[in-house]
Amino acid sequence: MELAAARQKFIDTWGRLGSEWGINRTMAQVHALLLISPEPVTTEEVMSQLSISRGNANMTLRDLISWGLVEKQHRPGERKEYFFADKDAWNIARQVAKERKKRELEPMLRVLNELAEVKGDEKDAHFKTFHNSVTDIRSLAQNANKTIDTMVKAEENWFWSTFFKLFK
Amino acid sequence: MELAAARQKFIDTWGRLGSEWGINRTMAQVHALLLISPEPVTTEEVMSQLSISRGNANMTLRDLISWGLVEKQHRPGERKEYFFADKDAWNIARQVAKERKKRELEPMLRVLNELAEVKGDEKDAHFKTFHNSVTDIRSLAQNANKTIDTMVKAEENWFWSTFFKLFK
DNA sequence: TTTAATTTTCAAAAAGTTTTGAAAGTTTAA
DNA sequence: TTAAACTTTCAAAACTTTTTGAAAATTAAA
Repeated sequence: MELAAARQKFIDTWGRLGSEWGINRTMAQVHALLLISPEPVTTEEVMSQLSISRGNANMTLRDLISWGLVEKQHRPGERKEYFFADKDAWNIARQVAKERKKRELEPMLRVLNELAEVKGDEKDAHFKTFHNSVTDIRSLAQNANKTIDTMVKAEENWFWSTFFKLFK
Repeated sequence: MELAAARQKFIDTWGRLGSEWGINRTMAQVHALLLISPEPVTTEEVMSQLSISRGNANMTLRDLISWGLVEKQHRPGERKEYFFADKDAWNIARQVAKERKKRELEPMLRVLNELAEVKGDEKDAHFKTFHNSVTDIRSLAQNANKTIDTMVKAEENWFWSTFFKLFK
């Protein structure tokens, strides 16, 4: 395979993966493009390389920035903004885990805590099943939360850095 | 909060969570309903409790079965089918991880392996960046794969069962 | 200042996904 | 067999999400 075809396949695959995981396809594709671009890239280049509109490119790049996956670069004497992505896979995974924890896991835990407080008739099978399922899922969610904390803080941590970098 | 309202909130929350994670909302809601139902439930009950059509209920239940999250129950002398879900959160998490590995991670690894093989000019910055990103992401994906294998096989394994059940 | 380059916004259009419901198919009891 | 009870299918409709593109806003250099 030629490099050009391979780059395209990488962009497509990353895009498909994103949409399977609740991330919009274009956002994942723009991220993929930045991951394989040696130099920071302008909005124009994103637009032309992925054949998307200016509005789309702009919004997507801002989203990626809000996810902490992409940064802007200023160049003196130039009005244009350049964008680049952190290319370290482990940093990317950590950043995504951190954001999803904040955006999804924590709000869900708040709901589960509230639902676990609901009182009812201990003899009612509906109540018992509800309460058991809610508290059981909550304990799993709490563990996931702690695990992600560990992972996020694992900058120099022996366990994770060894564990995840073992086979690099 | 009353049990009825709490049940509804649980169903809604689980449904929202599903759609944030690339699982269709109704499928997650049906799963939630089964999680808090003490007895197996019929298609009719799913339809009326969630106000969805027969077609939708049928397809969704079949999807849940194909994900290994729900099972059918036959009752002698009855034509109707009853459905129930495994209610253990850890089993659910394992099952979802296992399916997503098979459906998404493994196909992605095949693409990454192919792309990591692409040869090019070692002095070309585009080639170098491409190759580094692909191999780096591949090693992360391989680790995720191994981690999920461990997790799936961890039926009686001390590490995971301790780790995830510690705070139950 | 002014102006031209660039970014941002957002309503409308396009694309994608999910749901419906009626008809076709299947199964089982009698 | 037959027929009633139930399940499955799928094209069309409803709904949701994403994308476009032109206009408005902003910025920095001159």
